[in-house]
Amino acid sequence: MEYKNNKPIFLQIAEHICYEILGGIYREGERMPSVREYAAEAEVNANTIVRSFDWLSQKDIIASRRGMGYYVSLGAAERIRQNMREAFFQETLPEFVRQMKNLGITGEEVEKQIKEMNDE
Amino acid sequence: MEYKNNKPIFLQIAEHICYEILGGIYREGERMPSVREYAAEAEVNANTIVRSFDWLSQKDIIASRRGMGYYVSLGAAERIRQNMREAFFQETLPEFVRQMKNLGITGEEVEKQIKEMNDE
Amino acid sequence: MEYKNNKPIFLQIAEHICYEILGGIYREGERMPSVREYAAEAEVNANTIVRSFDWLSQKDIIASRRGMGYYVSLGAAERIRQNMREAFFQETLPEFVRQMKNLGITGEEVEKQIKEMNDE
Amino acid sequence: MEYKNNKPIFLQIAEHICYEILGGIYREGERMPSVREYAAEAEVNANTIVRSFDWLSQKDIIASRRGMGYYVSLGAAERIRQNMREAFFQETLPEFVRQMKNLGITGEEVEKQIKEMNDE
DNA sequence: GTGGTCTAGACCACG
DNA sequence: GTGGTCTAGACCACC
Repeated sequence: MEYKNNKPIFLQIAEHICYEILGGIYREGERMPSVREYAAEAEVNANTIVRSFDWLSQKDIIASRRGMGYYVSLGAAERIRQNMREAFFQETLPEFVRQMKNLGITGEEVEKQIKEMNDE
Repeated sequence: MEYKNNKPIFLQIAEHICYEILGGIYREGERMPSVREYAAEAEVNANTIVRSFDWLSQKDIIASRRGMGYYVSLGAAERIRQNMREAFFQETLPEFVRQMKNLGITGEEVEKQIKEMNDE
Repeated sequence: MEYKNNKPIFLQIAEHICYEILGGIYREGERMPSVREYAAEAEVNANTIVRSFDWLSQKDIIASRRGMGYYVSLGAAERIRQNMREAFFQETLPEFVRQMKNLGITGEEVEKQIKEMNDE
Repeated sequence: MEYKNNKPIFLQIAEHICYEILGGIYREGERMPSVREYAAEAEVNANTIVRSFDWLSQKDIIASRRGMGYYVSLGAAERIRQNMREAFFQETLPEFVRQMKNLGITGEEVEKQIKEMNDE
């Protein structure tokens, strides 16, 4: 896994875990890999994983059971989907439109570009 | 001017200046406000403006003339437009599409949402 | 280390680091001393080192990894060598020749002088 | 006339005047253009010329006569030539050789490059 | 008056 | 502990 420099690694990992949950790699109610396992896999410091897990806990996506590790919460997938849709429509999309306006880019241009991306 | 917390102030200012150049507020070949003037206007420390100006200099958008201030470089507007369009099509757009796919959001939904945004 | 007065300290340090990389003191992929360590060693303010490192980053000679320090980029030594050779042949050498011509100094004189320098 | 950014303008102008004296444009004992004339010609602030003239005065290359302007000193050309030769052999040349060594550039390479420069 | 550099110190996010 | 940012203020060279 590679990390971008403009975003905290622990957030990138948290987001990645969300996609893993959405993709069924970790299922609701099941146990997550231990912090140290995940740290080894992600090739980062264990503290970084702690922060990722902590962040996910605050979002009710996973939950810790003392001494037993972290477990995927019930309803996690649906909650993730809701959060992401909300973020998309309230942040990503408005910013996207703002940039289009500022740069004078039309919807047609965007559609054309998307088609080209798909062709590659 | 208000500053967001997730991005360095000096970068937000630099970007803002780019938009001012695109908007014709500062024209090519003309002199920029002095560092201290701009610092007062933007309500930040002069060193912060120095950093913004320095960043813009490295992008060939403005250039300093010894003891006389900073001047907008020739071709700055076009260069800004190119840089921004490139960033839009190579970073923003692919990321936008990636999110749409991941969240199962269709083009129709996006269009509908944009119309609602315009109505407000 | 001693600093000349006609050139910013942060640039002298950056250049010095380049020579250290060329000399194998810092190798590609390896971690640089921390900003504070280097500041102590160079006996300057940490911010000055930040600027040197920042300058080197923009030249793709080193790169920062969040919270872990700066690392020498791959290909850094070769890139430095290229940059320096280019600067030598496109700036230093023409200026050198220009001065020779203006002062009526011949190649023989130069060679003779170099030999004397070596003898000392 | 164009000015480089890494050297004070007043020094560039002073040096330029030296070459003008060496080239016989201003002859020993003759009057220099007035500060304002020269400022207009060089397209810089008059104070800048004042500094250039002042610098040349300290080197005994020109001298002011109260209310009458600046005159080229007797022996100026010879003095300039001496100063420049000294600077060349004590500063430029050692620095040039130092760079050659650091970059592993041989005398043959330099000669070859000089020939190419002449061919253009 | 202009920018340029350096210092000092604080605070923050990150790992 | 790491870098990153911002502030504050000083001093300098230059125009």
